[in-house]
Amino acid sequence: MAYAFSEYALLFRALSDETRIQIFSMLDVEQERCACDLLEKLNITQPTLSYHMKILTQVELIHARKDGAWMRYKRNPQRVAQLEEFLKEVGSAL
Amino acid sequence: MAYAFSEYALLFRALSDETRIQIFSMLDVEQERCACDLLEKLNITQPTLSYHMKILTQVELIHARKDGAWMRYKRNPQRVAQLEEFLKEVGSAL
DNA sequence: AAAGGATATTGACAACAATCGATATCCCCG
DNA sequence: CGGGGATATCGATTGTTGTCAATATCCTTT
Repeated sequence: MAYAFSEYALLFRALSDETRIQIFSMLDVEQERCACDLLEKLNITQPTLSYHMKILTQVELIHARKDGAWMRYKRNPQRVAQLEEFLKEVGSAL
Repeated sequence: MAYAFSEYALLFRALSDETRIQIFSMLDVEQERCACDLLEKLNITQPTLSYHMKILTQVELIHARKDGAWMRYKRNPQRVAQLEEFLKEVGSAL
């Protein structure tokens, strides 16, 4: 196992909220998407979106880039791969 | 996507606690392990273990079997595979 | 039937999470 | 430099989580 349990716990926790999973699945690896765009599709207020984006960004499941007044987001495939690997390791007789 | 976001949220939530990840990784797919054994290795009380096992069992990440006075647990590889698949789907340009 | 071991449930509590309205900050454009 | 749009932060509130001690339940063995 490359990382500590506590690190995986944080990653899984970031995905343990329905809204965040939805956000996460709306993002792409290549094509960036701005917060305003996400906000339109989701039934939450702007502060709540900002809160969720912070959580996803902090654990680096997504990448955030400031572009003038806008924030642009995309998925971080490395983190997803890390989770997959963890599940694979645990999934086979560890 | 085979299942709803809310279902994945519950699965990830079950793995969002360090103790539960530890428990999960202590279990095997084939070889069962009893609660008393887990309790010995973990720094928690018996009710707390029971609480965590319930959460893991409810989302079917593990399989629980009553064997006389003992509870025997093993991992459910199907659920792990389901999570892997989700991450794979999301990880590639969905 | 009673004793004792293994697990589950209950009740209480402190810590944390998700949400919102209000407000602050930051950035562009005129 | 001032107005307005985009995002962040703050403060408050409500609901959820993890933990334990105490107790209940269930099972085995005598």
